[in-house]
Amino acid sequence: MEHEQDTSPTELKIFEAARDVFQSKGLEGARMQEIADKAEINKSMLHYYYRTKEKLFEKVYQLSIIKVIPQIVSLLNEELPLEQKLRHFSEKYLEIIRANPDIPLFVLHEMNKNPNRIKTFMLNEIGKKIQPFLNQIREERSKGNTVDLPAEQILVNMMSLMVFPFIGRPILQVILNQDEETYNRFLDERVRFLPDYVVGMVMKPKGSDGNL
Amino acid sequence: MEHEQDTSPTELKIFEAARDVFQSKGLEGARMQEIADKAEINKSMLHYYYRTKEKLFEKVYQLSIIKVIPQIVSLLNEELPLEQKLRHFSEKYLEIIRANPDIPLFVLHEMNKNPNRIKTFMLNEIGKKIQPFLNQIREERSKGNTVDLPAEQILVNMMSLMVFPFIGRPILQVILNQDEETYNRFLDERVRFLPDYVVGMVMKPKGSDGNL
DNA sequence: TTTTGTTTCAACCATTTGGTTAAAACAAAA
DNA sequence: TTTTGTTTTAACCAAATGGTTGAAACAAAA
Repeated sequence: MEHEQDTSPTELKIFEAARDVFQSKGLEGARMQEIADKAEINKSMLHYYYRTKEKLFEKVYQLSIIKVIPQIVSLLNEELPLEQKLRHFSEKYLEIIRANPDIPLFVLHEMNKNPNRIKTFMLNEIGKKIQPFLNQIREERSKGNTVDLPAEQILVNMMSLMVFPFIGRPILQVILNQDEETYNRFLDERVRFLPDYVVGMVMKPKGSDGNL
Repeated sequence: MEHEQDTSPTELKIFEAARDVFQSKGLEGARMQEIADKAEINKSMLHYYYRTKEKLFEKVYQLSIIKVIPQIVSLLNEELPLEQKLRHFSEKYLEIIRANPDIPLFVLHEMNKNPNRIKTFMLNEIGKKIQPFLNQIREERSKGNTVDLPAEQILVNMMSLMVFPFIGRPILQVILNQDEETYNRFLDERVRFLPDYVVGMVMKPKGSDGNL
């Protein structure tokens, strides 16, 4: 019998349960018992496979980040003219977030509590990888092809429009007085129009001076 | 001697310490001992003034919400033409968030964990109060004065651009490779240009068909 | 000064929670 | 069938944490 069977079905069930619970309750809000119940196994199985809560959490946390950040960053390093890159970036970014809507708020809360945790396994890597993209924007801006804002502000504008509706869902649903299904349709609509909208927001149409 | 001396300085110190700790660690992440230490009082004082952790948290949570939401909603109910209202809204909104940068992430995390908590003390009130504003947008949109998007999407666009840079600070600082001070300047810059930017994003300049 | 009510604290308690252990059930090979 | 290693479990443990208590310090009034 193998010692490492890749991952046993039990281990996988535990991980998935842990992911769900940690992402909705956070590290301290999560109870090992709750994870065990959700995975339909005995509590001591958690420790058999993952030793400690901390280690189990760390795995969930790192995989959550890895599932989102590198994908997004890599979108910015393709060899494409700015306008096409922006559209492509927006479409893929929205796909990724839509498939993992709980990750951003989870990661932000945990980073906010403990900014050092992430530094242990990534850091400057990300910061450096987006420089070429920022430079591309700066270049186009200097030619008058984009809205007249610093590249960083443009990037944050785009990210804001795409992520916040997912992160802010709990409060936005209250403010807009929408039930789950209505808000899902709201997000669907958003995913549809945003890529074009983002491009239009960044690129200045030729022969126009834009309206900002 | 009075029984209710408004609030004693000790009680205030406790509340402020609790606010800081709860807002950065969340309900479950916060330790009563840590709150006591930060307030420079003995732990049993917490219970003397607030009975339980739950009650202390509830006060912090409710006051956090009350400090932000009603202010913002009321901005949308002033009697002003749309363009002026948008500018005024953006300016004030940014002021409020800048003065309370930790509240949004805190409230969102707690709402996400327990959406019922808020329902006990507000709910439809907010949803109803913004209807007039949404209608005002719809009216202007039908006259072709705004960008061609549903009113809800426009509102969410505005909120996204303003709040996310504060909520997303931990990750944005990593992505942009900025230290605290640089990011503060980044936010300053943002607060300066956003009101005009938001107005330009929503209102279609007369005699133009916009670029979306 | 005495009294009376408030504010503060050190020591203690009960519960929760992460974590351990030893044995039983199980499956695969010999 | 016996053996051997793995998977699962119930019962238990120690530490952390929210919460209590009774007495001391203090301040204001009598």
